[in-house]
Amino acid sequence: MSALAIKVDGKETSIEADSKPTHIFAEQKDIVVCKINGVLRDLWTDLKDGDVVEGISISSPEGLAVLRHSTAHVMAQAVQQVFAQTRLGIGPPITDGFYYDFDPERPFNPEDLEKIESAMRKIVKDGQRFKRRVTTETDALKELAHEPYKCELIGLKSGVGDEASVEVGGTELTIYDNLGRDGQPVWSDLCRGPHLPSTKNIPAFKLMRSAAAYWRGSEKNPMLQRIYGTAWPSQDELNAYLELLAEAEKRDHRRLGTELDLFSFPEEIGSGLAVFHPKGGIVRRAMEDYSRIRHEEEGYEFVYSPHLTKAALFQKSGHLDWYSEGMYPPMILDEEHHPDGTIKRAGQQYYMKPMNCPFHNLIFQSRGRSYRELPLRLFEFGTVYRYEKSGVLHGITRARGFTQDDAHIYCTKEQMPAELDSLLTFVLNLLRDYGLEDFYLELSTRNPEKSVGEDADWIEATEALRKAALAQNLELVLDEGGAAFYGPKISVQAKDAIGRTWQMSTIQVDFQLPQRFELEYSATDGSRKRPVMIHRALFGSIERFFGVLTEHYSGAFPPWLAPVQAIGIPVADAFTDYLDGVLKTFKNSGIRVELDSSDDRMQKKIRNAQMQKVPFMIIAGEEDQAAGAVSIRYRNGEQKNGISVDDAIAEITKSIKDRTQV
RNA sequence: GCCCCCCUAGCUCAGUCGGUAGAGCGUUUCCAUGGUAAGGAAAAGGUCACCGGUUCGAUUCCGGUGGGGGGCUCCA
Repeated sequence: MSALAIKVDGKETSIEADSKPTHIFAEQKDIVVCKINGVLRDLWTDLKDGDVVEGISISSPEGLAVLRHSTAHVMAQAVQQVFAQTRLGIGPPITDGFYYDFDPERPFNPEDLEKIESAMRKIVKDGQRFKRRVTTETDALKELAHEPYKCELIGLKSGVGDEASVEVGGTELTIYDNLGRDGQPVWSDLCRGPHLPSTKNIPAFKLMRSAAAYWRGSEKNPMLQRIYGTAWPSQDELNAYLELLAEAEKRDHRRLGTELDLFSFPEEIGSGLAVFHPKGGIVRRAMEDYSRIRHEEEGYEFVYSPHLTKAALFQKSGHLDWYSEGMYPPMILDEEHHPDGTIKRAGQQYYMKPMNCPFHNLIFQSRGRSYRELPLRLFEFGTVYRYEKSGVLHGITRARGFTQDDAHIYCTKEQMPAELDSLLTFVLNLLRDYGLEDFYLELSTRNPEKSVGEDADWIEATEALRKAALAQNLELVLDEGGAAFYGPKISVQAKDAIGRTWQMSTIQVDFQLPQRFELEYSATDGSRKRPVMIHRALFGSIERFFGVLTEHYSGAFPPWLAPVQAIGIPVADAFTDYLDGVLKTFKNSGIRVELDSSDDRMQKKIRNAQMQKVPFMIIAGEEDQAAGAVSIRYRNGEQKNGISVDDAIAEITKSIKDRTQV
């Protein structure tokens, strides 16, 4: 047999004709898949003269995806071992893991997952080789006749979406056989691949949970049972991932909301409707107050509007046509009846408001407007009510009643670019003031299928948004066709302290409402012109932002937001009066302070303050009293002794004023 | 809305293979006066989410309602 001349990781090499990548990379244990001429392939792939081969490490993004995809396969094999009558859906890799959808005889429960997991461990231990086999549509349909979902995918092959593409994407139809020790197939699955060389290349995995999912993502389709799992190149990395999840759970705003006495969702009120307790109220008010001040400085004017309106307003705005499903049903008022029960006077329908913009439009319209008034920036903390489907509610971040920090800006077309630019800067700087640092921007463009307005207007507005976004020197992600029907938008995505991204602010141009409301202003030449309208929510919802900040800070708010900024802890009862006097001066300086005069021991008081995540503990004992001083203990356990009362106040008020974290 | 799981004291959870319940923390009172993350003791506190059914008997089994969780779909 002749040798083949190929290039491996950039170096010209010569190999035996029947050598495969798995032999080439035999010494590199982390290479689990490769690229041949730029295409991701199995390590068992045949090579030919002139091929350019590149080893892919299990730790690279592509290697991880293959690891997880293969682990999904092992899971499917295990499921069919344990529950023979289970039909297979799809099983792609996802961020940090994988899932596989099944149609089982009955839904899985937690004990089933344990059984499946141990069956998986056996398969991994077995070291089954993943063997690729090219087939034809006819053969595949025959072979997989007992797998109706797979057959459906084969039928769809011509027009596959991205999720199904791991099953049947690519130019060839392939089946992967898992070969047992004797080289005979023990299990097969329709799949595009590529896969790890063998199941023993799966170093660490864990099944996470089972859930339901609609087949091919449509609620019109049957519901399948999905099992989520995760897989990593090492046990350590798996453990680190599980620790991150545990950390996220500790930070969960729903848990912290209870622990720190911030808010609750009394059953009596109803799903998705929160009450804020005094401590949560302080945080919220601090958030709102600062926002008000900054908006005032930026030229916003404050307005108020009612929570209820007659149907006509939302007919005019179009919300009843498009979003009535998301609105609380109407209440009928002022209906009068004849004695026989028939209607004498028809009632009026009133709706809870799901949005503030129609009201702001009415304010704009309340009198004639001149170009001299523009840009007119109307701001409101407007509480809205949306009848969210019960399954989507999530603590305070997805609720049925919430308060938007909502602003609508009316400006001329000429003013729009500058307005968008300064708006985006304002928004980002304000988010930074609240402690978020890491952002990227997303530009959502027109979906021609469902949108209104002139092409030229869309292009102009989209370009103005793009220009404003680029000026920020942040990563800009394009969301092609993702805009709402009435105009393009920019959304600000923020990363929190443990790296999760949250969609925060949105800035949205609206071509629809000014027209529907026939908004006009008098231009310089006396003609009537239609203003451009910009929707802008910074927090989106105060409640949601509250939840995000709670998780970002893990409940340890910076002093300016902390419900209790300083707590007094006397070393012994004898110093309570002294400390009480000191704290009065703290209070007079505007510091939110409490005195722990309970009969707990001081060690216990420190523990309590620590668990309540109070930024400053003000401790006083004999030495402090004698010196007219206090000791400050911080959340990180550090302490400064013998600080004069004035210095202590200065330090605390400075951290509040500067909005720094301590 | 759909699928699965859950609901026991203020909180976190045990428990009852059907005979009306328990811990820790918290709360109250008493003792202890203590220099850096839980001092000690006692007491109070529960229609076992709610409504039906089965049963001699239901917190436990079954059905429904409400609420919560994990996903899917959705998020103007």
